[in-house]
Amino acid sequence: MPTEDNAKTAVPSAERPNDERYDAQRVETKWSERWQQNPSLYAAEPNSSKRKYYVLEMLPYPSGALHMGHVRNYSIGDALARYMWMNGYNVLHPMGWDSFGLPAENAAISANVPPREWTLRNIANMKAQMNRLGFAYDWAREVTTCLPEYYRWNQWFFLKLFEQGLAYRKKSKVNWCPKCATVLANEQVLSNGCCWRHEDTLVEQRELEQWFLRITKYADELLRDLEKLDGWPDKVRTMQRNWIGRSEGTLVDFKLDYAENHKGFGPAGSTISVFTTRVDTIFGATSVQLAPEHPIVGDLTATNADLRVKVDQLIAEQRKAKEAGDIGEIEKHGVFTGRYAINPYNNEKVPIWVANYILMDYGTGAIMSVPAHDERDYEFAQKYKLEIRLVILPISDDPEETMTEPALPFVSERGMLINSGKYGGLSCQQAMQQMAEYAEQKGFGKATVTYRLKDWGISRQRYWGTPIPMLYCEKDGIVAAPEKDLPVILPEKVEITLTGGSPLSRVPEFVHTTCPKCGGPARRETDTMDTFVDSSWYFYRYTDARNDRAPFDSKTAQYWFGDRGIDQYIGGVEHAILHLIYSRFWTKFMRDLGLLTNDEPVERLFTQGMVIKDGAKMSKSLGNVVSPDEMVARYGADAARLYSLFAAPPDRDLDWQDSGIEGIQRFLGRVYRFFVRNARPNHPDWRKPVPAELSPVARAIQRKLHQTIKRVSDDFQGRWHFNTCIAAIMELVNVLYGADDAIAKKEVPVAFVAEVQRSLVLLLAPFAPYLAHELWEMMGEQGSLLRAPWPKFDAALAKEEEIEIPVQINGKLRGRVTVPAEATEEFVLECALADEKVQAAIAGKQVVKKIYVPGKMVNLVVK
RNA sequence: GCCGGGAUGGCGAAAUUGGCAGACGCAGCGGACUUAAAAUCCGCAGGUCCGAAAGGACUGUGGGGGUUCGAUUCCCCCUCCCGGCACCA
Repeated sequence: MPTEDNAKTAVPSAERPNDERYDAQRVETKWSERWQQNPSLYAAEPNSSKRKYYVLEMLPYPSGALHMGHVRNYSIGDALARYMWMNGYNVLHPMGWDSFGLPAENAAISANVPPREWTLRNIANMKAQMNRLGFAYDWAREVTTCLPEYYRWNQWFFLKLFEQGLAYRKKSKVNWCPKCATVLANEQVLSNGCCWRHEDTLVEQRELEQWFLRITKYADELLRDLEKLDGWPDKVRTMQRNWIGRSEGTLVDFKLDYAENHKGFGPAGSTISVFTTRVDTIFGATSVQLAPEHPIVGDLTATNADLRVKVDQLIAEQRKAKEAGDIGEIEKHGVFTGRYAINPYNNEKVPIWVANYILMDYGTGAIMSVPAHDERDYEFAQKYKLEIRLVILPISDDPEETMTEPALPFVSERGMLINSGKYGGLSCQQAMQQMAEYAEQKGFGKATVTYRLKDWGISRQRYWGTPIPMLYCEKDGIVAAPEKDLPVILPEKVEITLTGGSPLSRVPEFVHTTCPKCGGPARRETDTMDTFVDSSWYFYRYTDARNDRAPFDSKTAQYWFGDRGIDQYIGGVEHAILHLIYSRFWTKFMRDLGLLTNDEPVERLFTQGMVIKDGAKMSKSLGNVVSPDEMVARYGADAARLYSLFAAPPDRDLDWQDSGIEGIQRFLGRVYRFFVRNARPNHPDWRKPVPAELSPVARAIQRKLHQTIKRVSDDFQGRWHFNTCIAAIMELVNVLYGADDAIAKKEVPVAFVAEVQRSLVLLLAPFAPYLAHELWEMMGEQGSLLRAPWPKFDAALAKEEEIEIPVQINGKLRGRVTVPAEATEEFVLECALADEKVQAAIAGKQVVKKIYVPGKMVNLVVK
């Protein structure tokens, strides 16, 4: 029988600490080992009797070691997973490795380690780090994208895409990064024209044969379905909307004018196709402007060396502006070609110019220039003294402005057409519609939609990626590898260099094969896939990770994805376009294959802020990198995790301060010491029900406890401000410390102390699992903490009995009164007016208005 | 240029619906314990001014204006910082 006075006897003697100090290293390694020996702890299987919850953090690239951004990301996801477990959900919480990619090749070159070995070693290290940090992952579902068990399904999907005509080969101008020595997708080129991995290296344009995926087939749906994604940050939706860049307009063919002189102008009947969103202004078109790289400019300059020089100058200007990242501010230059085109609406001849502000990669690379109704055209026309012809008059709420000559350029669509032949008098909207219909009737144009989004170029001239399962046969041309031959294994013995094209092309036993159609000799495709293919569907693989007959079982995937996808996805905003648009595309494609029923992969997306130090992004060159290993060694995993949640709300950037994590370490020690002193599982009252009547001290603790339960629970349901959750738990602990004497003097019943401690451990469990488990055990609790029910909020117990009401006079705080929580307005006002300080402040004045905000405050207006 | 987000003590931040600005933590100061230190526990703390003190006055959420009994919160104008997009026709 333990004596009540010696709390330490409650601690099992084998585990008894030397003193009250919390030894995080000892406790954390103990639990970490236990958890690793019991991998089924976090296992999840489809279970129709429970509500499912799929929480996912973006899988890391195994670069070698975790950084603080990872720790923050996974701490958020792990807290949520644990909270959902405690709330009785069937939780899926997996982790994997986005393990193909260029750094492995660089390591092979600089350290002479094979990419596979380097990668697997990094994975082992990072997995150990994750286990030390105590993240609750179901490792039985681990996905490693560089292994054939995974990438064979990339190949399988590629074959399906090819069958459906969604994968195709095309020679085109592509982005080439000289440092990566490979082609990049448009999404991987930064807005300043540099490579996403080499932010100082300008991407070159090369003409190459490449494999493309027809993401544009889904452009409209990708845009439309953004509306459904109300669980995504607006920022990300806006970025995707911009990226897709849908624009409705009209294509209009301008015939080249041959009456003049058609020499060197291509075949007779040639036209210049122009894209415009404002066909209603076409009677005001006074020139046609071509991008300097427009193919017809090539024809033109073939016989005009002088013009060629000038056009080359324009190309150089464009390139330079792109390099400097200010293509928007380039000074407009152009050159008249000496030729004319014919406006099909009025058969007018308009001069053809080449201009540096026309981009070849948008629309058709040619525009009609309407100076009166477009700012850029206006600027250009003024500079080169081109005709400016007004064809729209404004319609405005202000009668003064309506139908009077506007300031130029007048770009609004609220207008009426003039000087526009039979369209005169129509509104802009009417005219756009009728003019597009007319063009279609006469066969010189049509209404159309253009996108900024281009098809996804996935060929990479690199080694460490998924081989593209295609063959080239002299007789049969492009042939798909047969499904039964998958996976096309990536050979291991390869000489890796960053020059000389695809490393695989130098492996004869890989390249030379036989054509499955004719049996003759064939060459394999030696490019590999963009690694964004791997991450486009990996989260489906988690649902059925060991399946060797299919990428995953549809029924299983449907259980976990439901109709709306992953319940909560958490990661950095840097993937807002790349990964998150590819994933959406892949989901729609898989749905159309019949593998899925959901249209979107992710129901709710959370983008956490960056971890910075001293106001700057952590980087080796700045020397401000904080290593998770060091933090864990110095303060423990719980402290590192708790601090990464406490220092800032998760959606904001977090400025790392070592002194801050020290404070968290102190807090954890404080909680621990409270339990060392007050956990007495062998006390006869420990498991008795809490008495209904409590002393005022105990009642105050109870009130605070229930207020804390509410604050923490509400945040998990809603806004995720874990920093304030943790602050609330700290307040509760401060209240407990304040009641220390009362507890020692037994003014607080032991049964109630037990309940408070149990609740406190449960509240702490999502954020600091190690300490929580240790305390749970100290309290003699048997069941798994992970499945222990989340504490229930009781509004009656949280309610204050007395409240303090501030009294303002003319909006300035002048006194306070304490009243019962249910006090009536009359009573509160009476108390307020009776208050000494208030009396003094209103002496000799007249109270003209009394305002009482129930439970909040009193304001007296005096004169 | 356009679209987002932001600016609050010495620092990270809080204030959830227009109602006590600065919770919680860091750093700081004071006290207790200690031979001493560390650790721990308790307390103080936006600024300026008055007061020996208790206490009091004024002021304060990037700047200026407005609405309101009352504004960090709503409206208008402006400055700066971060992110995205950008001659997109």
